[in-house]
Amino acid sequence: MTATEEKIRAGAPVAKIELANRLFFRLYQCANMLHKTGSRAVEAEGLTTQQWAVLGALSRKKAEGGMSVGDLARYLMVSRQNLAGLLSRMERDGHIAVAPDTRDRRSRIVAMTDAGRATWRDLALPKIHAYYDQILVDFSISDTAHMLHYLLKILENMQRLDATAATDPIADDAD
Amino acid sequence: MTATEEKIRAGAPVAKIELANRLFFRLYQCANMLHKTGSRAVEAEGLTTQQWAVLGALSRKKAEGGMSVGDLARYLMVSRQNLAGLLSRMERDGHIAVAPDTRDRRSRIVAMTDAGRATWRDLALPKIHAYYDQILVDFSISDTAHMLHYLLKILENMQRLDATAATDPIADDAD
DNA sequence: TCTTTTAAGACAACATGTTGCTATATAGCC
DNA sequence: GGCTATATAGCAACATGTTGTCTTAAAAGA
Repeated sequence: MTATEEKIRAGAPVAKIELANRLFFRLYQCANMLHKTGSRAVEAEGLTTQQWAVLGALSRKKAEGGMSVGDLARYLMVSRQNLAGLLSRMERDGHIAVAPDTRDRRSRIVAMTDAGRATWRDLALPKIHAYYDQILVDFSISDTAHMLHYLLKILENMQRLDATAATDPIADDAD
Repeated sequence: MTATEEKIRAGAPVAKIELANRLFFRLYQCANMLHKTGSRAVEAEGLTTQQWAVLGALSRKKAEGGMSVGDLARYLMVSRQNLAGLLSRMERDGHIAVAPDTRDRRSRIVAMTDAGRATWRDLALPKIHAYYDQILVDFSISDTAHMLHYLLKILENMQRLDATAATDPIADDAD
């Protein structure tokens, strides 16, 4: 058995840790650059990467009647408290409207305004598609699909880890 | 020629835009979850995902003698101003030391303290390796290498876009 | 050498993210 | 119907990210 085979047979082969280390460092850099370059792509419309994500969520067919703040927070994977601040700025800028839910007085329904929809469709979307083209310039359809697949797997595993971490403290109380 | 072939021949095929849309949305979610689950992984050591990145950078062989604040900001792809705050908190917590550069009085040199190095090696690294294992549980070595390759390509394109955006305003002045 | 450019630090303003806490409204169980 | 658990909103504290502006120190060019 060669040294490499021995490493692969072991529980935590050095090569895999080294690869994982690079992967997460690049993912960290990518997160920083996404916020920076994404916000710059739509700054002329007074938007940011995060506000772009909100408008993208609300522009879906499924969200035509609006979304509750809680549902939107879960969809974007941010905290409700953070989303509240984001939404208040977007409401201030006239992109969205927040109205109390008539059926459930606890929650509020978020929807795009006509002005927000026009800004999104006519101004932001062309900029966003140009942004996609520039970042994915050397990606084939197959490359893009593969990258998407890997992101989904990582995301699933992060969500599972997040979910167990959220329930574990209760188990700790049982000690 | 089929409809699909026609789309692929066109400048911006619908399928690619749709894939790009999903990819960037998942990347956005991934960025949020990386900060959340990464910080949780090292919270017992008083660290965050960002501080983990700083210690990771300083623990490299190349950075044994410390790094200037500017070099560290470029390496992590964050702004100098942001890094300054991060470093002051890490200095307050005793993980790093910041000393003036004797050769260049403009800059300051950042290095790990002995305590920071011990925390990193003995406490943080085992947690981080366990984190890697949980997130990349169903990734083969090949999967990990492919994902890393895609991240690098996206990062290169983001950096190019960032660089041109930073120089374009000067061109605007020439108008 | 002196002037101009460049790089770094410091400070402010703002957007985005987290957790923790409290109050309130709905829903579910007895 | 009334307790209890759950979901939501609102507030505060803090960490992390951006840009812009000002000052100062080093480097580069006339």
